[in-house]
This record gives sequence, structure tokens and C-alpha cells, in this order.
Amino acid sequence: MRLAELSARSGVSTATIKFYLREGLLHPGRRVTATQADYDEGHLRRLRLVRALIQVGRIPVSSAREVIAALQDERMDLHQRLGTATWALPHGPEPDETDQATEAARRTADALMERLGWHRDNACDRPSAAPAYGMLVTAIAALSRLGYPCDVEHLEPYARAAERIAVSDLDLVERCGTPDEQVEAAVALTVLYEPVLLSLRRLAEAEESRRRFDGK
Amino acid sequence: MRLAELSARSGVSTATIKFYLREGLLHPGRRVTATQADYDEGHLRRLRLVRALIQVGRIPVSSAREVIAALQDERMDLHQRLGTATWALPHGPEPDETDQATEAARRTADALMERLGWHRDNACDRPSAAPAYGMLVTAIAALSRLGYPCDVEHLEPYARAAERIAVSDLDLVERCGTPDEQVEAAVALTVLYEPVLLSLRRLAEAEESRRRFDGK
DNA sequence: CTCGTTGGAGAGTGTCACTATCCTAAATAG
DNA sequence: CTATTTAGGATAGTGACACTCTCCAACGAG
Repeated sequence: MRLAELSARSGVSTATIKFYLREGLLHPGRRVTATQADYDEGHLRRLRLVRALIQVGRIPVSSAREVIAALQDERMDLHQRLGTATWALPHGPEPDETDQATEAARRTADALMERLGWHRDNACDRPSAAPAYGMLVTAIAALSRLGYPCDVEHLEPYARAAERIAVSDLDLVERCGTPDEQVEAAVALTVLYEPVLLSLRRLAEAEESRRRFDGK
Repeated sequence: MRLAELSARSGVSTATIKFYLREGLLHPGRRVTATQADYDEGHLRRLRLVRALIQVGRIPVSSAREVIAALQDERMDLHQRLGTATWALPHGPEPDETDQATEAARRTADALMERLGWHRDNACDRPSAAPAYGMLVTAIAALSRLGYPCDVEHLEPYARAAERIAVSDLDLVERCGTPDEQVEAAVALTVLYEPVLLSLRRLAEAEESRRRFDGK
């Protein structure tokens, strides 16, 4: 398959494919002559994944590169590769340590994880989800700065929902064949179910709001 | 309160506050002299909300302006204002109608909403969550293009979790005093709980991945 | 042989969220 | 009452990001 055909089959312009090749998001094709290269189904699949991560999952090109690299790193086991990939995902601004709301938020987050039996070290050492922990602290701090209650009791239902969702996610992952496919699936599902989840919540809120507030 | 004090109390630079004033995210202060203006607690509160929406909720300045405007629009009821605000939230690329995966995704989304008893018109007419519906379709299409199963059966647990979360959200909203406070709360909670939810899911996935895959 | 096409490289584009500079007028120190 | 600092407003500039355009030499179909 030539560049033009890869472009036609993926719906991505040749200019953008060249850009991804340059940025290392797509491995180079097999060089046929000095001015031609051959691409295969693997390239098509990878390209679709990259596109989905960037366009639907809204992750920056640089993060996508790191995520892709983690997927292929043979030196790590499944859990480590997934952790490294998750680590590379965008996660907003770091908590502002000069703010006392952050300190309180950190205590709330710790108490929540304690109650759920989640491992803090899971969240603090590589490879795992420390950025997600920072993201949680930042968000809790912002909410409490605005005066909204955001303590362990309020957060627990969200965390329980997250637990159930994670179980669904990994059930889906385990149904994939090889470990390589499983890591790819885990990353793709982590990223691409985020908009699914957010849009479902917004739709559910609209529904619930209609039920409670319509006409008020 | 002068600009400098507003800046000090909010932690936002005077340059940025001036920028927000220009962009209409913050109503002008009361003019004292030709070169001085006076700001009150309302400005501080608004500024904190804007900052949280932009930095934590990652919504663009232009969307934030629309959201803020919807909050204050006295012509609409609670449900309508919330719908208008939600409508202004970022929601990724529109579904690609030239793609047949989109068509299938739309059928899946419709079937899911049917099964949950959610109202499609709720999602399609203003004021409500049509962008969220488009976002859902786009994400489902991307997943199925990558070959991941994404039918009503797989989606239902996510939707059920979303329903429970929406109930928690609106319980919190109803605990706020005046209708004006309630709309603001609804928007703030919609936007600011998104990172909470996403980070909790990532943490839960890390936990579940450790349980299942560590060492594999 | 010729003329459109291909792959590669570098520069350019549009958007976004600020940020730096400038200017005038007002407050304040001496 | 002058001199110096500071405030507010307008305009232009910055840096990151995700492409997108332009150019060029080498293929290759007719």
C-alpha cells in the first residue's frame, strides 16, 4: 500500500500522515525505491488508533507518541505497560502546593483511597497512575475553593461507580487475545471510553434535570 | 477592592484579569475615577469560577463566556439554563456522517437511550444536551472502527453508572439555596466533577490492573 | 520521452490562552 | 506643589499545538 492508498483507506490526508511519520507516531513504511514506501495493515490499524486517541480522546501528539511507545515496550509486563501509558495521558495542571485548599484536598483524596482499599503507592510510584492522583487533588481543591462540598462521603458514590466501570473495562480487555492486543485494548478503552462516560453523564444529567426542574 | 487586590486574593495575575474583562468573562467593576475601578466579592467569586472552568475543567474561553451568559439569563427556567450551559461545553468533533461506522454508532446510541428510557428529543432540541449525543456517537464510532465491541450490552453498565452519578449530582444541586445558586452549582459540578470522575476511573483501573495483571 | 505522482523536508498557518509593552491619569511621598 | 509610583486600558506579541503548504528530485504509466 502506498501513502495515497493509506490516506484514502484511513480518511487521513497524506500531509497529516507525513506529519505523524515525522513525529514518530507511525513507524516508517518499507522503502521500495528512493521515493516510494510500502505500508501494510499494521500501519492502517496504528493510524486509526492514533487518530482516535488524538481526535476523539483529545490527547496531544506528544502524549500519543509516549503512549504508543509504552504499548510496544517489551521490557515491561502488562500492568507496567498500562501504567506507563496511563502516566503519559494528559492530566491537567499539577496541584498548587502553595494553596491550603490543595492540602485539604490531598487529605480527602487519601482518606477516600484508604476507604476504598486502593493503594496509594499504586498511585505514587511508577508505573501507575500518579498523574490521575494529582488530577483528583486539583479538582477537589477547585471545588472546595468554590465552596462546594466535596468530602469523602460525597465522593464515595463516584468512586464506587468508577470501580464498577473499571471492572467492565478490564473484563473487555481480558477478552482480547495476546498480551500485546490486551495492552492496546486497555489503552484504547481507557482513552476512548472517557468521552463515552462524560457524554452519558451529561445526557443522564439532562434527563434528571428535566425530571426535577422542568418549568421551574 | 482594586484590580491588584482582586489579583492577590484570587491568585490570578492582573494581566489575566484584564484579559477576562476584555473577553466578557468578568463583568466590569464600578468605575471610581477615569483610571480606577472597584471590584466586590461577586467579582472574586465569578473569577474563581471562571478560573476553575478554564484550568480544571479545560473549557475554552469562548465556551466559558457562553456558559456564564447562560447562567444569568433570566428569560429561561432552571432546566433551560442548565441545558444552554451544557450546550456550550466543548464536545469534540461532530460525527463524521460520511462514515458508515457513524450510522451504526447512531443506531447503538438510540437503542441505548431507548432502553434506558431517556428522551431523544431531550438530546436533540434546545435547550439540552445534543452536543453530548454527538459526542457519544463519535466515540462509539471510533471504538467500533478500531474493532472493539461497543454495543448496547457493553454500554449499559456505563450508562447505569452515569445515571447514579447524575442523581448524586442533582441531589447536591438541590441542596443549594436560590435557583441562581442552583444553576451555578449545576454547571460547576457538571464541569468540575468530570476530572474527578476520569481520575477516579484511571485510579480504579490501575488498582484492578494490578489485581489482574501484575507480573504478567 | 513526458508529465503527473510520490515521498521527504522545512517553513508557514490558524487558534488559543495568555503576557508584555505603552500610554495616560491619578494617587502619594517629600 | 512637584516628582515618582501605580492603576487601568488598549494593542501587539508569545509560545504551544496540530496541522498544512510549498518545493524538490525521483519514479513510472502511457
